[in-house]
Amino acid sequence: MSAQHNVTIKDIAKALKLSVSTVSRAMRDRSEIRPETRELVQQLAARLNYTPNPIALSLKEKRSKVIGVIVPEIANTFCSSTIAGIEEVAYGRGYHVTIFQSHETYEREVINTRLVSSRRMDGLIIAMSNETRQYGHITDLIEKGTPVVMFDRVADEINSHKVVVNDKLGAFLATEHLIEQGYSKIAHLTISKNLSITQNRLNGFKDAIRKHGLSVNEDWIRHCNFDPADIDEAIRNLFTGNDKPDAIMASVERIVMRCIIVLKQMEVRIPEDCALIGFSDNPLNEYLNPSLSSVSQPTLDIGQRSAELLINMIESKATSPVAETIELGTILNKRESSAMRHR
Amino acid sequence: MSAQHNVTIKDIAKALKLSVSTVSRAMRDRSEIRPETRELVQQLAARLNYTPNPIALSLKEKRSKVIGVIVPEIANTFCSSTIAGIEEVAYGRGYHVTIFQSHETYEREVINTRLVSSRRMDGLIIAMSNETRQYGHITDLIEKGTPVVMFDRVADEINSHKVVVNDKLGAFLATEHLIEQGYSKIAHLTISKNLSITQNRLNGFKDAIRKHGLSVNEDWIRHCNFDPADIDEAIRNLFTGNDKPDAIMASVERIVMRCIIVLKQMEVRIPEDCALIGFSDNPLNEYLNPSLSSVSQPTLDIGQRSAELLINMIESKATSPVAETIELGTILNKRESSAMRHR
DNA sequence: CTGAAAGCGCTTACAG
DNA sequence: CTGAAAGCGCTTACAG
Repeated sequence: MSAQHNVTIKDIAKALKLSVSTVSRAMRDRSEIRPETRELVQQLAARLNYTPNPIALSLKEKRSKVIGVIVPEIANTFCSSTIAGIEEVAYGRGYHVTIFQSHETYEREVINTRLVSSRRMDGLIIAMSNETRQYGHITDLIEKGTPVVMFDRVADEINSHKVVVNDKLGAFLATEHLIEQGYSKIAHLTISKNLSITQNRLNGFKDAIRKHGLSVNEDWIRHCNFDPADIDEAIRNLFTGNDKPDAIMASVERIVMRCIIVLKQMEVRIPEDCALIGFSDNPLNEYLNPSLSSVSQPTLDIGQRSAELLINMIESKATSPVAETIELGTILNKRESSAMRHR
Repeated sequence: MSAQHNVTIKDIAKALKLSVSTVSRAMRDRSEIRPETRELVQQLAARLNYTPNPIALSLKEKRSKVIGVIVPEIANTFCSSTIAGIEEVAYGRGYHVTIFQSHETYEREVINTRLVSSRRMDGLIIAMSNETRQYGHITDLIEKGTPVVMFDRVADEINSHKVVVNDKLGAFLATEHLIEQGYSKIAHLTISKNLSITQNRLNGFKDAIRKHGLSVNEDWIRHCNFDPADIDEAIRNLFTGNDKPDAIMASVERIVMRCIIVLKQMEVRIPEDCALIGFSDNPLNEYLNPSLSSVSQPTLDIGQRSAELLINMIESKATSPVAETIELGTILNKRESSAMRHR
């Protein structure tokens, strides 16, 4: 009841005229302890609302029961929903989650990764930032023995567990859908070249184009950074020349959203003048004007599987488990923004 | 470099043939230390990538530098954006943030609150769940000396710092806007009666109705819980009798979204058959079909101010500072869903 | 069955 | 200016 003081094992020991060792053992149901003593201790502990100090435990056992999560931006639907999945599993297994945002910068990502280490977190779940090209900060962590799981934006160079979706197939099907709807001049707006998802989605895109006997126009493949101005410029540039695309396939939610905004500003009608589809998990997609076709990802699953992999690693003594990659499926949602072309 | 072992002050002491006390003091720039010793220690520490173990520090100083945040649902735009604000301030001041979700249940909220305490977090920022009617878990925490700041869903009964928006005025202006647009049969869908925001928004709603000489129809004021089925039923019930509303003012994002969905299912056109406005911060509101009028809140600010209040409390020795309530403004966004009625 | 001791990594009042 | 000691709260190998 006295402010600022949590009851400790010592308080209980004193009250019961026992040693702290005995109290500790009684609390942990050690077999050596006499049943009466155990009862006595546990009852007083319950009465005093005793909870063991996790900080002391962490110090002793050299583990914090905290896992770090680094995502580009928490306010992004994909991220917040993935985090929800991570938290569900983590809390269920007695871990807490600390979330960091890289804000799509390499610098923040490195700082955050170091914090995971200096804060002695037990493991890291990360989706790389758009800017990241070197992975020293991650490999350092792994070499120090900290388990790492990557999801979504993973790095091929790193030998860790990974949770991804079938990006190539998802992009292929989305692109093929546009073609089947009558669009043939399809642009692809995407993010940094060196991210795994960029390459995979781009390959799926190209495969679909080629499969249907169309040719890939490299001018219509644009890599943007995460500055909205940069994305907007890329979109506008698509429409400056004589040869304009009649559809856009966007590789991430952020770009899809800018497309909606900029096409509206340019008075390019969706889908009449230009169809639109993209990877996007916003539950409101269905209610946009026009409703937005999208490739959606099993975000909750991605988070849950990532957390499971990570915690399994943390709790197994295996020094170097074989890296495992879990690939989950995507869903193609066909809506108005990619409606059949009529000319 | 050896796996699993972080370098400690002891390692440095041994390497330099100094005592740990000296190393500790050298690292903390204590004035007593000889400059040469300080240099020696700090250089070796830098070379070995020494970072002080925050867990040991926490144990010693009886503070964890972690603050807990309990929100109903992280995937909700309002929450994730508020959290972004909290994190920004917290990290800047050397704190980490652990996020908990109550999933709108009293039970989870209590569990989470106890975790904040048993995990020895330095403070709590909370928006109450829809179910919460008793506040014992919160007052217990406060009595134990843990600083608490409430935001959005605050409880009048609790004497703590609070960060809210001008809910009453926001609701008043939104309702008045509907009236000015020609709507006169306005329903109000809201959440649990015992939440502060519910009362304030309801009062603003009623004031506007009365100010314009209309009368409040209590049948059109419905309190929902957070089960989508319950919300859907409340919406449907509005349209069963002969006397149907011609506009809905919804008090929270979740309800606004269900309105969009259910009205569409019922083939009630927005705004022709029924206008819609609500408190909602989704950046996509503008691009919905029809675009959604809304009262938006300064979410980032709410988070920042909450974190500042909390950390100031944590770091001041003041045992019981005078509780302060910060009230921020809202913005009324007039869009198609509340377009002028023409009949 | 119970206790005293050592130790997790750190800080600081107390000696020297 | 530096070191030995105590202590934060806990656990466990070692005695008894």
